[in-house]
Amino acid sequence: MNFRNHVTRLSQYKAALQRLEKKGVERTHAETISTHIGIPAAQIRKDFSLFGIRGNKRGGYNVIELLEELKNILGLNRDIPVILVGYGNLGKALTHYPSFHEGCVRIVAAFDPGVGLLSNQPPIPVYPPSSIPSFLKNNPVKHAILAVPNEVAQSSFDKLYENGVRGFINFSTISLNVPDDAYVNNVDLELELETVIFYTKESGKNEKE
Amino acid sequence: MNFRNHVTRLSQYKAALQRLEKKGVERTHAETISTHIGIPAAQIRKDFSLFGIRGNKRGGYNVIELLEELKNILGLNRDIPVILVGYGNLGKALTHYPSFHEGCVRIVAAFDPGVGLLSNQPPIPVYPPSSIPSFLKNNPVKHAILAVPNEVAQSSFDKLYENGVRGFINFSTISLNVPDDAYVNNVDLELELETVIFYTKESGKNEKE
DNA sequence: GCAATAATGTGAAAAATATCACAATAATGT
DNA sequence: ACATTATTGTGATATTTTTCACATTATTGC
Repeated sequence: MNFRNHVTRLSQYKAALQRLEKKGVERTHAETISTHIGIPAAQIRKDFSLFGIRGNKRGGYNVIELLEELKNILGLNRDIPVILVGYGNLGKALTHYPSFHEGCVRIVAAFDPGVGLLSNQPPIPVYPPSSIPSFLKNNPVKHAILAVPNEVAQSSFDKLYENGVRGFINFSTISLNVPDDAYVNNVDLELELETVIFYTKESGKNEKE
Repeated sequence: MNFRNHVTRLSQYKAALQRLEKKGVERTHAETISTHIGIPAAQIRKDFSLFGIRGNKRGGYNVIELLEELKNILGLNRDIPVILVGYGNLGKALTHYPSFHEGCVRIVAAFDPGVGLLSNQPPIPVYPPSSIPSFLKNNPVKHAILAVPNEVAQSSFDKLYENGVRGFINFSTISLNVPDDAYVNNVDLELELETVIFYTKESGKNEKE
């Protein structure tokens, strides 16, 4: 059991719940969440059951409580500092990504060799990569977003790992060599796009079901 | 059978093969690919088998031929024009994404209401969203990258769909209402990051296996 | 040419994941 | 207070996906 699918779904539930909360909704049901995000109600209940989330027989779930429980399970019940390694176009885009301003995830600093060349004032401090070790000594950040070119992805990873970072999003397209106690989530945009291309290759052929 | 996992893996195989080709390697084996990308050799052979890819008993696969077959299956044996809707930070980052310059995928144009405000010369033509219909009439592009704010995601999608676009990558975080003959691949970076946070919540607890 | 070997290709088994269906029960209405 | 109803929670079932294991066969070496 690696929970991968479960965690992805919990995170989707959380997002849906946050939207409900924003609208001021107080109670909700598996069936309602289902119609919002397209995951079967039975699946939702099963997931809740697995993680010990209980609702009310005939009465569903209290939105705020449920949200709290989901956040606890996901580890989002406190601020999560994250560093950004590679402050190129993608890196810059991520510092402006709206979700990272609303939720509890905070990009606290970026590291890039071209630090001197920045024209505009960046929204977060940007340091040269050489200062990663000292930064991490003073700020024990456990998560990093790797948005560097393929050529330096492994060495960047290694340096971060050595200095205590254990959770990574990797936007490079090489497969990193990763110790057992670290976790890397690879996000490969080319691969995502190619999936789309497959399904729309010849209209009418590769139906979704 | 929706092939989702299969297609993702085929795309990974393709990427691995391209790297081998670049190195000048002529033949390869399931076992070799396996060590490169961390997918079991049996899985690789099973996938090949399902899509009718044949190798040589004792002799593995010819790199160039295999690559050709994978590209055919994925629909990547010709140039694929893609439009970018939303030319904010993320959109700009995507136009510079290296894979989209090496492969057969081409971002041919972007659409953004702030078209007049661009300071630097963009690497692709940028038009106002109002010109989407006329553009698509002259250029029958079937794929789009949706990198717009949540509020306009559904309306942007609808306009594109009406004008013939059928394959989408959606970077917004709302779940779109999608007709059966379109395919949307949602890429939610917050969700990806939250997955990482779960696995590194308390070191030693949520082991990967 | 023959034996040894290396790798494929796949049916069968196992494991993981999702769905069903319904008993249990809390809230509501009368 | 009692009957009705809506919705949960979960064991059982079905489906999907992955892994195993080995018979098959092309290549190499002798």
